[in-house]
Amino acid sequence: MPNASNGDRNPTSGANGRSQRVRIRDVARAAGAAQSTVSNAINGTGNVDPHTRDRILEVAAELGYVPNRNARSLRTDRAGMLGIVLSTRSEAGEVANVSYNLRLAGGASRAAFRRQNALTLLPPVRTPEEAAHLVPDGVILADIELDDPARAAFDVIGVPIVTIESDPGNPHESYWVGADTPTNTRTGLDHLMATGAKTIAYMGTDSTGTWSAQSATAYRAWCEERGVEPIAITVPRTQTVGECAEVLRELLEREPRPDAIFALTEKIAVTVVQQLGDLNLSVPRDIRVLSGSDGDRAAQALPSISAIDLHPEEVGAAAVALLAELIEGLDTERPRIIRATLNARESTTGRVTR
Amino acid sequence: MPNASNGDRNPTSGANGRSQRVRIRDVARAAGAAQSTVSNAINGTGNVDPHTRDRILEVAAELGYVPNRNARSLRTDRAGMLGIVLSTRSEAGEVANVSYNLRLAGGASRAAFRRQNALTLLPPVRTPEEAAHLVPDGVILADIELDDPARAAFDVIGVPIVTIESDPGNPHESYWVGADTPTNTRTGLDHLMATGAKTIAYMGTDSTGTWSAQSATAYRAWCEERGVEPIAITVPRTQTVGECAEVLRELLEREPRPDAIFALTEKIAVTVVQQLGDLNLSVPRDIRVLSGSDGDRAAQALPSISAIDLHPEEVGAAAVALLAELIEGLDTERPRIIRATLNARESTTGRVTR
DNA sequence: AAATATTCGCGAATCGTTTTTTGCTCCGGT
DNA sequence: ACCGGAGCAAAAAACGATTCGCGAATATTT
Repeated sequence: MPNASNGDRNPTSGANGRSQRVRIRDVARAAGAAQSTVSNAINGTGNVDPHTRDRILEVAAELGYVPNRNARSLRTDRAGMLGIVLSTRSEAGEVANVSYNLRLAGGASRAAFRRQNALTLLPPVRTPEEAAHLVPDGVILADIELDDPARAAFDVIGVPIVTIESDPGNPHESYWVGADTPTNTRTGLDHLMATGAKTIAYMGTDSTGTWSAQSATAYRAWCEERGVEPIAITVPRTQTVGECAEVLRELLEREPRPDAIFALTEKIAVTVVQQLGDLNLSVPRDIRVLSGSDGDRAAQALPSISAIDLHPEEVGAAAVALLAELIEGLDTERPRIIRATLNARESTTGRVTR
Repeated sequence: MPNASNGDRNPTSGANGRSQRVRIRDVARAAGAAQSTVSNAINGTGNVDPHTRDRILEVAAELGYVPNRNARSLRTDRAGMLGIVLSTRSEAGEVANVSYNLRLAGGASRAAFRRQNALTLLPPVRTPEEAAHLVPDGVILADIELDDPARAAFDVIGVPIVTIESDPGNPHESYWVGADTPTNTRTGLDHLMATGAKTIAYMGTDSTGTWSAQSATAYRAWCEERGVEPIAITVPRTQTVGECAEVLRELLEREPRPDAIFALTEKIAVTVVQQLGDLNLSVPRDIRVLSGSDGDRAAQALPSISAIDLHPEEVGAAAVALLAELIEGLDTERPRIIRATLNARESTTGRVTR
């Protein structure tokens, strides 16, 4: 009984268990029209007189008619369902870049919902067989890496794909949404320089994804333009605090000692800031730190960490939009680039902004 | 062309665009049986001779038959789709407790997938009208609070509901999965005491959810049993580092000064540890800190923070299982309690465990 | 005014399953 | 010998929408 409100108007509770919502034929009967006309009126298809269309819509609204998705799906061969794979690689299921991914998924979910689509969270799919049972109309692959098994799996069963950032294994594929990483990296580096940095080091990950690769490349290019030697180091994905500390110590022994660090991920940035505090180095006075991705952790660190906000919600929404257009067969603008913004915080400016 | 592999065997590419996978009638023809028999063989329903069943299954496998979900859904009135709402409250879309929620969703996703179901990520749903368009077979409501609009919305349209933690508005409803919060809280408090704490303060949130409420209650009960005065303070959900610092400073001026803090969330715990470092108090020597929920942030903090691991993946998986049984109409054991474990780290033991 | 388009709406077919109904065969009991 | 039931398989009827083809009514052109 706590599952309350089983009143008369409850749309489910058929004796046979089938949901007893209003069907199109009920609307047709009530409006004195044919099913096909009701269908056309609702979907805006075919030729229906504006007057009758309005009448039908009114009746439909009054009756609370909601089309049965399953019937519609069968007829139109569309599931009304998009998939998103947040992480292909992690076996244990932990998803890296937690904050980014959750915001990405949230943005995509809302965008899909607005389009009357469901966004389903797919576990790491590796084979076509796995993918064949749950066939979405299209799929978004986040965090795609070189030779991604998920891409292959969905390609084989013919499911349209949009990736977050370009697929490093298919550089000519244009159906992706992402950031202008080279520009963003430069923006970050410029910001560090503008706050007084002379020697900027780069700490990235060993990911084979495009974001990571392009960031590192942009960093080197930026250094080359200025005739300075790049100082780029890589932190293994499975970094522990200890490893990171070691890498950092090495970095600080260089001559001249870097006075700024561009940390690709929030996780690296937070660890770096912690370690620097431990080594009695002042942030930002001695060393400035900037994170290549923003989120809770960067914002909440002490000192708070300046970061590039990649606007993952917008990326997710754009991915859904592009995917929908790909499914429709529309030939729209692509790739879609979401402009990032720089959130300057204490780790570079030395005071709380805002 | 990068969307490769449009060979002959590509299952989609019908001239009319309809997916041209093998249908049940193809299997029937190839096996020399009726559609109904194939259906029965595959679903293990009805009476079919074991011999013919095997033959049919063999043929089906050979042809690579995969049932059309849309047709099946129409016939059975099951969408094969479960929904999960991660956060009802946040308007802007930011989900609190990021790490917990993402792990929860991941666990649920895998469990659903194993059952050939899709787990769809639903945006905060507030009205029945919003909920009516995408009707899942059942829905998981995480982070449910008092008078949750999502519960009401899904109740009205008759969608079965399982909540994460019990619904504070429906205390007699038993379809929920969660932790044994009273026990977990005590475990944490006992651990703090075992590591030498005498005066333990509690910092929780202003959430109206069950987890928060039960934690606070358990804390007070624990104090009462020991005849000590509880020191419980609440951090507003929208806490900034500044506010938290202020609250903490007050806390530390009490007489006697607390020598341990039970912080309900990772976020609070991390902030507390940072602030304590800033105030030149040693963790854990002067003050021990324990987080009521575990995740990346607690593990990676400096010093690393001991925390109660609520095993959100298991919670998600159990929620899917319970929801599936609720949908089936099975009367199984409930609620489902997932046992938590304590991860002792530097913030209480003063050394790296493991 | 006749011929020809065009608009509008209806009925029926269809999507690919599952489920119900029907039918056949075989067997044991009276 | 006949009946009843069990076992198996085929045929047919759903499920609820969309879409196709066609005719009737109306508008437009010759």
